[in-house]
Amino acid sequence: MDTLIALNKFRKYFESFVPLNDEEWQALSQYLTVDPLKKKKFYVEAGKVCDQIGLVVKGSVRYYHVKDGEEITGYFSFEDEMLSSYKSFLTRTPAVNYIQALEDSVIVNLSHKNLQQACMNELLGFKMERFGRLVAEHYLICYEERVTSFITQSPEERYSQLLETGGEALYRIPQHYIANFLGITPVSLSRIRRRIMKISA
Amino acid sequence: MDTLIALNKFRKYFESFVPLNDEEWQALSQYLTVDPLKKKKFYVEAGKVCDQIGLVVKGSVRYYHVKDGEEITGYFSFEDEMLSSYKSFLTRTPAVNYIQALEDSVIVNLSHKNLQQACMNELLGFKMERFGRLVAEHYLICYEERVTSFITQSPEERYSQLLETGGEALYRIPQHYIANFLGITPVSLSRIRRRIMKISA
DNA sequence: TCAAAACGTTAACAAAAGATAAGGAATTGG
DNA sequence: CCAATTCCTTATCTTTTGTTAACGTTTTGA
Repeated sequence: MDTLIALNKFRKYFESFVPLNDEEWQALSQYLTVDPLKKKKFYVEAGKVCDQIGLVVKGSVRYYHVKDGEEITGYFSFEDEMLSSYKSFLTRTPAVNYIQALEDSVIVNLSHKNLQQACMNELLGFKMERFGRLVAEHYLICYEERVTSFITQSPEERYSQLLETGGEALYRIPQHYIANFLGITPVSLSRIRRRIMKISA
Repeated sequence: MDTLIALNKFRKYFESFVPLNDEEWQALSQYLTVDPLKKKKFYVEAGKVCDQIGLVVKGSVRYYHVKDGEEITGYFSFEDEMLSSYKSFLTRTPAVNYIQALEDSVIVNLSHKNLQQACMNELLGFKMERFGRLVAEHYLICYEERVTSFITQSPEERYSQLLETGGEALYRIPQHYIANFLGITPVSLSRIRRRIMKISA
């Protein structure tokens, strides 16, 4: 993907939170890099500090933990979504999870160092700060809703809701990743799917 | 509780994220109110917009949803923790949960309107913005870890970990609230407790 | 102070989910 | 292009969890 198109996608995403004039964008774009992430390559690996935050401008990634030698998928990021191991990035501690490309992807990256510099930049500081707040709030709300779903809904209800809210991307993801995402086993998800099929049939 | 003591607690909390000089604090404190919240009184009710964000300076509160006529406890806030229905507060939409005082409490409140004014205040704007970002990031990390625990751990593991990390406050909270918090039934938690007792005995 | 309500535990049974294995379809990667 | 792997489903069996109800204790509130 063309670097300029990628950067413009980042600008559009940024501006959905905080508007920028051309001068500000010019300054901000200096801090960004556009990097390809080939399928199966890692954006983050457990044990290493996640040193950047990025926007998926093409493709998709999968977040997963490894427990007892098993991969457990926790989340996904698709086009026009941010990606990072937030805790690792924010606290400068080793990540506890992996982030891996599900397909050939392109990421617009902002390294920790560059973010700090952008925040100290006269012209940008305030807007970077606000962007950071709004993005954090956005994902805070996402997580809040996810926790609520774990507490108030059965696995079957969670899956039904996912079918309603999740886009077509859902159909490109292996079922066992979705099962992990819902907090159940693949076998259990398969049973739920059969039950739902019978009802709607 | 004395108003000044309460306000100083808020200052201390704020400064654990962003330092303030006396002049800035003087400005900020104008936007705050100190309100008692008697046991069983509501800080937020489902269906109403949560119009403020607060810091618990004394006491504790419980977050809960009502589903099929049943109360399901999702979270708690204790002394020196923030409280709000974040989604409702941030998006100005009706809350989907209740927040109720577990004991006679005192809250230092910042209304949505006052927060906006503080953000537009020359002297404070930047620091408010940063405080907002850091608090959002802090709770983002909390939620991230909670979601991870739902996906990677069994209810028994979640409870064991809660025993390790949760403070003495744990022993003041009814078991069935904790069961909800863990995403299981009170009966199931009781069985887990017996199993753990046997092991450690 | 005292009756009512709330709590935690336990038991018995039902329902759901996990574990394991097998089989066929789809995908992958050389 | 084809062998190897991954994937989804299904079946069986085990374990865990949910449901309901009962009982004694503690707490609450009038």
